[in-house]
Amino acid sequence: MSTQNKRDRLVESAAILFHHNGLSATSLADIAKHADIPIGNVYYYFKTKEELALAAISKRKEQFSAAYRLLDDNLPDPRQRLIEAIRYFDKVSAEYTRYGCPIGKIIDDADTEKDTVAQTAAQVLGDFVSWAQQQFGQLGHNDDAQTYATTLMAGIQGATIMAKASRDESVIKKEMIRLVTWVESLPNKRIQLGKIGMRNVDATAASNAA
Amino acid sequence: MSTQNKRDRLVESAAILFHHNGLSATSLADIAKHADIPIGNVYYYFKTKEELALAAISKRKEQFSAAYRLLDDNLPDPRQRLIEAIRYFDKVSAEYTRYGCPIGKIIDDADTEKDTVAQTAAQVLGDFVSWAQQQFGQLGHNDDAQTYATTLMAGIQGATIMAKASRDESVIKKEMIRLVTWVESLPNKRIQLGKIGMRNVDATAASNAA
DNA sequence: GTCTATAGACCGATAGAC
DNA sequence: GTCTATCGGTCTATAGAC
Repeated sequence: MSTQNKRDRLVESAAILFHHNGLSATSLADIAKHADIPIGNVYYYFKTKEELALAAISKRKEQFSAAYRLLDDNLPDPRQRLIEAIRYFDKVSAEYTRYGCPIGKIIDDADTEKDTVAQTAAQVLGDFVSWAQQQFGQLGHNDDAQTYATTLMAGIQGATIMAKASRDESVIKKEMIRLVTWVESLPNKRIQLGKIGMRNVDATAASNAA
Repeated sequence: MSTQNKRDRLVESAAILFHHNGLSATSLADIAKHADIPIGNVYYYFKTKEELALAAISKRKEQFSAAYRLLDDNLPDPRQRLIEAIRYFDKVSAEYTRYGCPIGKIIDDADTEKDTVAQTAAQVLGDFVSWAQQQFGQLGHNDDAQTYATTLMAGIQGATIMAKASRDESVIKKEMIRLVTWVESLPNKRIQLGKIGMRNVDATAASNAA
């Protein structure tokens, strides 16, 4: 088994256990056992627990970014992209009801003003907001794009907590339907390309995303 | 200093530290130090850490219940009661942005299927939902009352996480304005007492709350 | 009732043999 | 690179003097 494999296994086990049991409640011994690697060996790959946690959360960050790229590349309609993103959380509703959102959990658990792990987790939510903002912008809602994007992610996070509290995944399913309905109800205020013969109306929406 | 005073101080210190630093990250030594009580003495009042945590979260539960009673007794309009409840979270936006919601944090942190502390925290959210459901019911939205109440609490929880992630309390303030606007926009579908000469239309809404 | 001292388990992290 | 053994520290919880 290669060195890279063991490192990857450690990161994956850490990500799972942090999600299921929380950051501070998960020990390095737990992670090593889950990855089937002797505890002392962990420190060959990561100098501290924080470093391993950072690698775990960074991996999640990249996975989400890859998902946004996939949506952007395969769906031409920004509205449809948003709806598919919402449907993702519907798909993982059982897992989120049981364990909470892996990102929201870390943000809730740690100090976002000092802890670099929590700050990286916060970036994951920030990435979603930036991406969603871009989609709302492309629907012509330039002024409200950031507010809408934040409301959307807040709706997902809030639904997860309510579902976990009541141990009822239908809470997430109902809230995701509500959010999809909301996104569907938004008018497309964007100037249509064909109708006025412009090629770069997207530029406004794109510059609005940073 | 009386025995009851020391017990109360321990519970209050525990509630504060659990909110600020999290349940599993707060040690009994931290709590004892904050309450200015020797560590060994803690076990005279509480047999285990869980027992102290349960007392702390139960106290919060009662404080919130008292607040609902205060709203019910002083505001005749259920819509106004809901708006005042939302405004509470606007008032504590700075604290929630920094430390998260004291209830949501515990639910996120612990296993709601096994941990009795997390289950009590879940009851606090359940109490809010029941109370809000009653208000929506009294506005005549009997069929949607529970869904509306859950969406409202989810909006508050989600806004808190987004605010903590971005370290920007204006996120909570904006989302609370959105929720107030939403509550204000709901029509009053309730049959008016004076107009049809009935005295007990409330009964339907009240039975809907359980 | 109050407090000191400490047991016993577990934590993150390190040293060093192989 | 890999793993065992273990250190020093902190945790919950207890024993027992006052």
